[in-house]
Amino acid sequence: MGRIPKEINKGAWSREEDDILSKYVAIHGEGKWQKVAQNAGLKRCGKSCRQRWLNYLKPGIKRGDISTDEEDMIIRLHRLLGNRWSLIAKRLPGRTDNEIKNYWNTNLSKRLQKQPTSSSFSVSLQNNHNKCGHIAPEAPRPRRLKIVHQYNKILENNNNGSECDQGSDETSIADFLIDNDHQDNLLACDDESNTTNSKIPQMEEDHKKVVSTNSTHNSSSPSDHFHLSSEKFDPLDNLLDVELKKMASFLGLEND
DNA sequence: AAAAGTCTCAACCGCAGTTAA
DNA sequence: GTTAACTGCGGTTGAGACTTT
Repeated sequence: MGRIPKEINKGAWSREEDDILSKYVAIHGEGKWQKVAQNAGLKRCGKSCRQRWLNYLKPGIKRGDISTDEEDMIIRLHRLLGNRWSLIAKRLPGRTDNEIKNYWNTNLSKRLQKQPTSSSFSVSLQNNHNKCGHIAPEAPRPRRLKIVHQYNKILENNNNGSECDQGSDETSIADFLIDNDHQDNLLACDDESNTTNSKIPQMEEDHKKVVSTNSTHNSSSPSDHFHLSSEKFDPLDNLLDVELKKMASFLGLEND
């Protein structure tokens, strides 16, 4: 009597499940996750299949050993974007939003808490720790695409079709901010060693260069390479102040 | 040695946006 | 225009590993 309960596996994925999913996606491609779950014979929901694939099985995923360069980039991008892990992940090839989020919550947020700086953003970041130890977003929550669209339109109107070629999706705002960041050399970790242009896809190669550079002609300690020095970030803070104040003003969050 | 406390991270959950019917 | 299904995202949880007492 009654309906037959649908059998759904939960918890850790087995190697067999991983194999089934990998083979299925290799043949049929990504997407249609509900059907993947059904057709592949996996007793998992579509969301679970998607997450497993994107976070662990997809070729090119790097696991663990987050380099100091990547760490540095995560901190910088977090200051730009807040808890927009998917956007941050897009700038770190091979890293997933989940991994970055975990790394932030378990390592960086604690470390930054211990590192008082004069940076207004760092201070606000520290103040935004909630009681659970998680970080409240700096920037408006990413999910409100509509409001970001509106923001873009208003910016366009205000700027009369300004020089910034902003796209229509939220990534454009991130790109816009980050591109400005690049232009101002704000992503360069050390002024003197800023010869690599710090383009993120080149990060692994850059990391080698930075390591060697730091060890040869940089007077600062390796840890200085990573630390959020207030002097280093003042230009970024100014830029962010302008952009985020615009957005905060638009969202009516000026007092936050 | 073992109990208690803490940390890590894979996975789940629920919400919101998008797409298709 | 409406609705349901699907997808993507960030927050949160909890099991297992690790550390401390």
